[in-house]
Amino acid sequence: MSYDFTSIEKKWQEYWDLHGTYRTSDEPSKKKLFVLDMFPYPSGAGLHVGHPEGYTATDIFTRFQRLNGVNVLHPMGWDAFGLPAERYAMQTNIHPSVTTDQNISTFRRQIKMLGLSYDWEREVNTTDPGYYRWTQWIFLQIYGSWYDHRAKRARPVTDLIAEFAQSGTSKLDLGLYGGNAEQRPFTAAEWNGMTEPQRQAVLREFRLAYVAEIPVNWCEGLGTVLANEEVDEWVEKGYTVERKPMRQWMMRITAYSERLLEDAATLDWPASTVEMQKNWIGRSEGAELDFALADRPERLRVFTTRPDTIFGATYMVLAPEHPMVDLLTVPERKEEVERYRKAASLKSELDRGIDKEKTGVFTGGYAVNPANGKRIPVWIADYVLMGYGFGAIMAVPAHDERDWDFAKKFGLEIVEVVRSPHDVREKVHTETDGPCVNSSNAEVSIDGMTYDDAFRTIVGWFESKQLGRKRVNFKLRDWLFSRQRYWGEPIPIIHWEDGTMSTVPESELPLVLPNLAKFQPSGTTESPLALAAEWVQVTDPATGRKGRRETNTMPQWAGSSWYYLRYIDPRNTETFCSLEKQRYWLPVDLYVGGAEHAVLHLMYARFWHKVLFDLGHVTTAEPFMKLRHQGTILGENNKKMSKSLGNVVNPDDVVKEYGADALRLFEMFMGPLEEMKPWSTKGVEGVFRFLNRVWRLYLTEEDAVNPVIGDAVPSPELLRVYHQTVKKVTEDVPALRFNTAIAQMMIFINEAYRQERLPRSMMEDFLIVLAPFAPHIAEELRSRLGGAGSLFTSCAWVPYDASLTVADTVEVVAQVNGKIRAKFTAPLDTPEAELKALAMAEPNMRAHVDGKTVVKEIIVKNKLVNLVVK
RNA sequence: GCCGAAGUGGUGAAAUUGGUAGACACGCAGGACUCAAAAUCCUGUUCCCCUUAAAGGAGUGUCGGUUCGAGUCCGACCUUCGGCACCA
Repeated sequence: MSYDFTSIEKKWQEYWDLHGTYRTSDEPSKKKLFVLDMFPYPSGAGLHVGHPEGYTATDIFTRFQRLNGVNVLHPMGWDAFGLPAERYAMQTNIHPSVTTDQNISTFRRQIKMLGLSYDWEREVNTTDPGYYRWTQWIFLQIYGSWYDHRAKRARPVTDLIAEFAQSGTSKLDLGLYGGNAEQRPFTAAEWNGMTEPQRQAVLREFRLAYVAEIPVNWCEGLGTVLANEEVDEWVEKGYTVERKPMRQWMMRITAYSERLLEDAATLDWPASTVEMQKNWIGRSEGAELDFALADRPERLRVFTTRPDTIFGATYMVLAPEHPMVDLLTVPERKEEVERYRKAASLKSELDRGIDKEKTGVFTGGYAVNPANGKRIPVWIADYVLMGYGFGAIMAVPAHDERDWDFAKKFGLEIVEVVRSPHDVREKVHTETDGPCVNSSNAEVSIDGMTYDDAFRTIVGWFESKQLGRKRVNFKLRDWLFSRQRYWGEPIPIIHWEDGTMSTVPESELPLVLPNLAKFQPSGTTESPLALAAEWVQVTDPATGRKGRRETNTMPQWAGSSWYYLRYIDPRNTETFCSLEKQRYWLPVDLYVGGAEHAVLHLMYARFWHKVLFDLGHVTTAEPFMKLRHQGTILGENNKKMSKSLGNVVNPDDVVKEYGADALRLFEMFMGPLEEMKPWSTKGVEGVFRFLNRVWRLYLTEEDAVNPVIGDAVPSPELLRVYHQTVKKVTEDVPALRFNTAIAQMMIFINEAYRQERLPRSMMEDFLIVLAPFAPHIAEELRSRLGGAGSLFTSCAWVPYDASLTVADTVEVVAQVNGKIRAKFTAPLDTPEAELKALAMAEPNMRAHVDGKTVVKEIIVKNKLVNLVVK
């Protein structure tokens, strides 16, 4: 019979399911590996061929490791909250959980159809209340924490409250808290005298999860805010997105900037991904400096990386949203300033970036350059961003490109303070290599110094006057955590009528989503949850006071920020993941997923993990030790697969036509895992032919074992190729080089076809080598040869003998002046002198050497003879 | 503009430490089997010159360098892809 992949694959998938072949248990005595795939969002479209790429890679790796006796945790689950299901519900009023469950069923069926060796008993689903109970619990842990910069870790807010009651803020560096408006200091007595709402307002500036009024991307049509990276997609679909200040939940990921950056260096991740995270965090060393205002007592704080150019600061610029704008604006400029602020507020930071032409208006106010005492004008301009530093800069037009452009446009003074090779009024000079000039006052001089000395000297001078200090700043912003959506985890917070808020008690978790009949946006800026009146309204049973539940929900990133932990202990109802199990399974040893998650998902998950680590809830500082991305699979026409281009390949069709083993094999044979590569139907046919060749090598048309296979001594060639094959696969699989491993297996099969006799034991062992790649056909052929049970539970990976991988003769190259003139065969390890003699015996070598002088001989054993002649 | 990765036959690719460039596939060409086709099997297949073979020449994005020898190391540049984009 021919290779009937459909029934074979069905048979073995049922067998594995029935026998729990891939069930994993905790076995602390055994070596463990945690092999993780990025879990999918179960969309209505089903699996596409991009999914099986990463999944197959980890599956081969997993099966290989298991055959080598390693206890492998390899689970799968669903990142199932998300906008598509909710949008569908808006149109149909079908509850998103219904569509979500349907989509999950499709995905599960498709994934099982590929013969992937997941332990399905550990399946997780972010929309399951039993799961999101713990997502909410983690939120409460984060809400209940603050970052202690002295200890460089998160601690419970209760510790902070105790500290305030005892010593107020005296032991804290308040410059590191409170964002742009620095937290005001207070004493223990003042704290103890505060009302509860006052205390909550103070604590808000410290908590790792907090509410803030910030400008967000509001999409009226969708009735929700959008993350920056989501905006383009919806604008393209015709929705309008506006900037709007709204009350939002934030996560203080910025507290972890330094640690996220430092620890990234310890990870075995693609260099480009680590680099992206570095850039995203954007660490820069500089100084914070206070400028006095000319006619007022207040001070204006700026961040600069070029304190060495302070003497050249000829004006200042505030972000339009800066809180001191009103104070600085003189009455006659009020109107113009207001108009500019209004216009700027409607533009997103994205829009501001697009138009590089500088704009801005003068406030009429002045500050004083602390270095030279000069009155300098204060402007507002949207090239200064409120979200970075202090939202204000000292402008040094001679040595900063942006300031130069601005000064040129508005006719502001440009003063050279770092020696430049040209007139700085003609061209900006941003290099730091020249000496400082025009940079001295009665107390300090940095003239003649270059950057490092000038930096140290001037910052020291500021420090001595208590007007500034060294400071590290980060580009990273806090994480906008709330969405005005129904289909997400409810945030377990209650807002009371007295203005305070409290958390939903742990014992009441999960706080389950109410059932809605309609899923339309609320019509206000609140989520559809606001329409569930009974759910929203709460009364404190103890005091009778009334409150409203938080109606915002969490973003899709929430559930995916910790799912890998739940796999370790998926059914635990006492805790999200027991420490004991973590100690065995953490960290994730291999994580494979798309590069599109290089920053966001991987940064958020690292952040949550670190908070949980600080609080003692997880056992490692980092979640994912080794990360690899699978490359994008393009359509046959070398373009990104998309419905509109009609080049989408459906795994169902491929499996139907060629089988799962062929699909798996082809996805791995296309090229290196991480590379982008185009789909090729011809390529699938190629590996399908290979599987057929394997089948026919083992079995005759009549379904009997091929009579060629029996008691036989292998030929030297076959023996060598066999050991080469086992060696290559054994080395390539852990390194995730599947394409070359498959090529080597093809070489073995080609060699086997040349043989008149094939040793049975060798042919049995080859099936074990093939099994991680094409598990169904391997199981079937093994059972046809008389093997009982499953290969994966009955067999161990096969050894190879390195000494048998080399032939006893080698082909040696004879070169003259580096050019190949002849090739000859010589016994392995022929001495160099003999190699030379053999080379010289080649007629064509004589032709190139005779009559010339040999000036140098290079002889590399088993490789080449190279004669340099003149 | 800045940061990162990559450029090898007609195509996907291989060559892990500087040592036979193009393994393994796809495609194509020729042949065997067949009444025929499909499937299968065999042979060939980097390019140029040549009737063929031998021999020769060129060749891993471009130009240059180091070396007996460079896809691999160094320098400059070009192209493609990914990311960031007024971050003071």
